[in-house]
Amino acid sequence: MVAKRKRSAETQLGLLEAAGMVFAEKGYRDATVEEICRQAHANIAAVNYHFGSKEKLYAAAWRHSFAESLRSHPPDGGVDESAPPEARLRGAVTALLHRIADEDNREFPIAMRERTNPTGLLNEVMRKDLQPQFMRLEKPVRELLGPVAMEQQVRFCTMSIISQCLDGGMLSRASAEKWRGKDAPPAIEDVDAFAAHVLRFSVAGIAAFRGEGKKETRTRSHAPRK
Amino acid sequence: MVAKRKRSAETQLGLLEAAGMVFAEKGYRDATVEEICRQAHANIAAVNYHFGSKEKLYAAAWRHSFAESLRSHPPDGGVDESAPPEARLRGAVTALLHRIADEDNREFPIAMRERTNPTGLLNEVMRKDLQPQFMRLEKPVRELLGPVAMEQQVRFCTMSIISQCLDGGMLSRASAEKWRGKDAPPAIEDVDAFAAHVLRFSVAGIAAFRGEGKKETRTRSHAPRK
Amino acid sequence: MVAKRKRSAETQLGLLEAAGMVFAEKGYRDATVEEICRQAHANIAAVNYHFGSKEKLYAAAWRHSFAESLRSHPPDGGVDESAPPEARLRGAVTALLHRIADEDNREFPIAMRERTNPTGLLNEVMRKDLQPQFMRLEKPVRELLGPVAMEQQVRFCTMSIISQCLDGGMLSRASAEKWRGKDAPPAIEDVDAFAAHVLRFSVAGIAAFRGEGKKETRTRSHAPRK
Amino acid sequence: MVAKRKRSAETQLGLLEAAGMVFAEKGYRDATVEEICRQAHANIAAVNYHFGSKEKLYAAAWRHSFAESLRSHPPDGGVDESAPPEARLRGAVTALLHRIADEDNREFPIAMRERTNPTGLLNEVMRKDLQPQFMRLEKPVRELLGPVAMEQQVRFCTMSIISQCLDGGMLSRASAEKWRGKDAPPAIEDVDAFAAHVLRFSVAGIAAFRGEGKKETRTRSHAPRK
DNA sequence: AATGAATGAGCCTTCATTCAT
DNA sequence: GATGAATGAAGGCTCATTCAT
Repeated sequence: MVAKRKRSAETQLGLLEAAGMVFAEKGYRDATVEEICRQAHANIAAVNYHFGSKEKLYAAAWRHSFAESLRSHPPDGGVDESAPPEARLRGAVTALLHRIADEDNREFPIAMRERTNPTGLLNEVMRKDLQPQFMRLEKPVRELLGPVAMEQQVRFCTMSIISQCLDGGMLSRASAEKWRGKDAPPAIEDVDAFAAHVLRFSVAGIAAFRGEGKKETRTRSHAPRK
Repeated sequence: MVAKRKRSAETQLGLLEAAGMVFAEKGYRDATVEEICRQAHANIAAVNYHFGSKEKLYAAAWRHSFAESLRSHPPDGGVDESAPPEARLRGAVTALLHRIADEDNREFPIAMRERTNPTGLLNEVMRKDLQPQFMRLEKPVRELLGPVAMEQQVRFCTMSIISQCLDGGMLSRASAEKWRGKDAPPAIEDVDAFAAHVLRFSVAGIAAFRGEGKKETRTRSHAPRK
Repeated sequence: MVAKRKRSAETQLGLLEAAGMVFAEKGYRDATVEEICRQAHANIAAVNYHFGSKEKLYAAAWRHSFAESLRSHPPDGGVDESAPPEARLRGAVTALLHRIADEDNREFPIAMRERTNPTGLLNEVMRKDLQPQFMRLEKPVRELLGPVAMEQQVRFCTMSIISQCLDGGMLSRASAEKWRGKDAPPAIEDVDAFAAHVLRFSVAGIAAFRGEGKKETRTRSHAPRK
Repeated sequence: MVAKRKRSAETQLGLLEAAGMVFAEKGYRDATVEEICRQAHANIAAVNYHFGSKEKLYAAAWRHSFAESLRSHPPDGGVDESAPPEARLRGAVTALLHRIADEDNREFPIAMRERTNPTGLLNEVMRKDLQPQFMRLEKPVRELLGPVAMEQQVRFCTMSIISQCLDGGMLSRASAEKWRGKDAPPAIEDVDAFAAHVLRFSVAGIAAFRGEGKKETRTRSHAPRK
């Protein structure tokens, strides 16, 4: 009885991992239940038996991969919460980039596909799990911008950083050769070097907006006083 | 005779436009020949008659959309070639962002899908047509970095800019609501405001690297000194 | 006007020749109107315009090829009607085999296909044109068998000869390599040698039945003796 | 488990038999998967599920029919290996003709179609399975020709016999009425009578070549002695 | 008279899901 | 509980024929 339950759990895990790989490689539509089951050494009916449908397996597989990926790459990058904002930003960006560049990370390709090829099946779970991770970056950005920062500035600067990470991370993956060409030189060989670039570029970018924001108005209204 | 040729051209154009819309909305795999033909008020066999296959129509539709899109948004943004680098960068970034944000642009969604969900069918044509457009940014970036700039710096800075444009542009499109949520506030309401942000952010980012690069060169240029 | 009529006739002839080739090579089903028209440098609608349908073109093409083939290889093999039966048989067999082995003969492959893959479209015309050619052999065979020969003997012996010619002729054609293997040695290199074999084999075969037949006749002729 | 396997085997067998009938009657091209499945009381997808494709079913069906046919008509015709060559020839010819004339034999029509309408799909399997059956005739023919027989004589004589069997057998089948005409008298009513004819005709034909062959040279060199 | 565009019926195949053990 | 056979809807493509000029 217990053995059976264990075996069932093993099958489910195998399906999750296989699904992660196949969905990451082929996308939802081109992935076939048959291939997933084959890779998981499971029966063709196993997906529907254990997960109800291909759609549900898809969501479950993403959640599974995401959790695993976060575990492998703690999102603070090992930088303490109390460190100065730039250090925390460095930790977050480095962690994010390494997480993305990790070829074992099945979650990222799937999530990126959802942005351009949305199935809509992960909307809920991505908003709940993934969004907060991105929002982590907002805090140090806001601190770097200074207390007068407008919300839009914070948002835009954060977006600028995230965009660089997502896009750059994608280019660093082996799968990018599918459209960049098999013999194209890797766009990014050294993830750490690229992380350093993003950080320096972005810190300078943020600095360009520092001290200028909603309070400026107030400041200006004081200015005449001088 | 002439009338026939004209009618054929009209049918082909209709198919190209319909294909652009459907491929942009659904992606290659989920788009069906039947829907494209229906939208083009053409027979189900029209695609194979005029283009040979769904695959060939796909490539033709992208090329068509791309050309149309470039025509609507000249990639120099109206800035003269002789203007200072920052102005040319502004022109290019603004043009790119407006091109991307243009809801009539079917080319961008298709191209973005290719990056994450590569069919491989556009590789050749994208490398030939799209790549050069991105490379246009390299020149002003290099000038802003100064003569000692290392190639990697140029590449990384250009990538940073492009990433912001692509990702930001994507967020500004109505289709983004599919995964951001129907009631989510638009990430970017004003494309011009975002373009201004990207420009300021990036010019400052580039400036952070200025004058620092191939030190040998610099050293050598100083060497004659006394 | 006359020029037009001439051009029309040329197109029809071109279609007939092209159809002969394509039907001979691919069979009725696998031959496409499009390929025939292409080979004939004619419009895709030409078949239906000039012949009404693919089916009618098929029959017309066979008739055309058959007439041409008979013209190239007179069925008496140049042996005079008044020659002894064996000589006439030699003439007929040699002519038939050469006609069959002639790679320009499109009629034979088509006719052979009809025997195993009947479309039924040539039944009438084959019965009228082709059958009589085969029947030519019956006369010398009957003479060789002698006056007492039973009809079945005549038929069977004639069949034996025709079978050897048809089957052997088929093997001697280049197209036989399609199923015999590309590197298989040609089954029959020298048509004349094979013709000689068939003749000798068959004359001896016929001789085995000579003088033995309708016993009633023989009995009757003996009866008076008693 | 066992029940499932059995049911699968039954479905496959049904498909094989139905395919044999339909392919034999219509040929590969005109046979439709839909009709085969209908006749087998199977789903339209059954062919691809069990055999992978129409092509593979075709080959499997031929192999199946061939095996069944050989089982029904042992190719030695019940004549012992040690019997004199003429008896063995009689056994082989009779068996072959009965096998061919058997209206349940689906293999023969398919194989004959391949000779004139080659799909190429059976080349391999026919060369492996069918060829050897024909080659069985060579041995007694060679013995009848005597030790001095040239290879070409053996081949030609064997061909002559096979041609008579194949062609005659074809004429004896009901399907021949498709092109001979529905009201045409059967070309061959009595298979045994025809077999007797072929045998007598051919034995006499072979005898015409006996003792004349490669060794003839040697014989001739002795001749002057007389 | 002759053409080239267009049509629609039909075919093979794929695949997520269901059914019967 | 778990499996493997079976299903049916749907998709892309082919091709002889028709239509409009």
